[in-house]
Amino acid sequence: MTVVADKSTREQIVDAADQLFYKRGFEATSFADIAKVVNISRGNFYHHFKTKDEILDAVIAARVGQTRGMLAQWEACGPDPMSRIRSFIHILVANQALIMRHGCPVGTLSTELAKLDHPSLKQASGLFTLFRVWLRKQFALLGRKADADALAMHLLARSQGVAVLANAFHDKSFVKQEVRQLCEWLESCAPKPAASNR
Amino acid sequence: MTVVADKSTREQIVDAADQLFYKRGFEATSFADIAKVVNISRGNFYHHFKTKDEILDAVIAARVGQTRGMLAQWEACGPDPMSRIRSFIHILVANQALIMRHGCPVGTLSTELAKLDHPSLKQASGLFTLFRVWLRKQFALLGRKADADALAMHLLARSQGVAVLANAFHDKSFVKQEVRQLCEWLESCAPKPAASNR
DNA sequence: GTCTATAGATTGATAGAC
DNA sequence: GTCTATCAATCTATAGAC
Repeated sequence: MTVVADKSTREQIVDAADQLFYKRGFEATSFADIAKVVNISRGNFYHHFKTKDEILDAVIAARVGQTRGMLAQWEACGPDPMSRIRSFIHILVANQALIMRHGCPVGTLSTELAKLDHPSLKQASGLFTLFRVWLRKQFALLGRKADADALAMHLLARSQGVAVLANAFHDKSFVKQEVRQLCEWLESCAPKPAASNR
Repeated sequence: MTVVADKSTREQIVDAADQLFYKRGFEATSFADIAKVVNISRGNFYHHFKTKDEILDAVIAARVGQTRGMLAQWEACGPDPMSRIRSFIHILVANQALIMRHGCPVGTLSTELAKLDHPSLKQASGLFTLFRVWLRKQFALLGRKADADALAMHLLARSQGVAVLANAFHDKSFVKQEVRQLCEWLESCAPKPAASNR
């Protein structure tokens, strides 16, 4: 809780692990890799984290914090639910270069942990839940209370699909095209005031 | 090229590696794991494959062959392009249990190889291309020649998104719901004969 | 809190007997 | 074509000096 300019070694480790887990994957990242980035010895490592899984949990916790902050900011800055949901869709554009190289940090971590049958999979997919709950709220505010959760899951799935294919094909124009379609779809989600109910 | 009842050791290795790469991932699978399944010694291994990457290439080649066969079968059995595309969509239902546990074999392999910066990523994403080209053809036959490729990519992305979230959440009803929506979307893709052009 | 040294297991890969 | 024995490297993790 001390406010200092330099990050603590622990924070540096979590930051480095966060990036390496994203870029190379959890299992492919060794203590040696992280230690090299932070510039500490491997032995020193175990003073801060007893196991590799503990680092993973710390990384996930850090990402949860960052995500909460981002969602809160969208909530604060977006004037209406429609534009807030648009903020979500536009991560695909803002992070396009990273997504094309390494995929979505949430989706790829979940996928990897599922394959490893890792106990932290639940915590990792909790990141999805964060977005899911937030989107659900926005869709409800948009007047789609009844199917808000289905719409949230639908949008999450669409985003994940775009990320997977963008990563596999390295296709920039595909992302642009799909984002435009997603925005059109979003517009169509608002219930028309004086129109048929279907 | 001999026709025998028993599979050759090489074929057994590829089969075992195929399954393990899918269930656990490429990097998390060791020679020892594969050797245990096939019931050979690790040393014997290198008589058939010089490196782990060679096995990966053989696995991808095998998957390409299987996929080609599946697409040809859909082509032969489906009476019209619409029902053929439906065959594609319904893999999500047919392989639901496996997808919920291990994700899509095509998507997860591409994702992993992208993170490892592995030279075989291109070959792995070639599996996506196989589906892409096939779907493109079906959409063209459906009368959507102009945007056939965009529709193919769109459908691929939607499927991948469903697979990623089904894997992360282990949600069966979500898959069902999205598949129904995909089928409705597919129906809407057919150009109406006597209707407006938009 | 950071270091060196090292344990113990596993990794991908090789050599050579049968 | 299959085996055993083994290599060198790397991995996670520990012990103990400073």
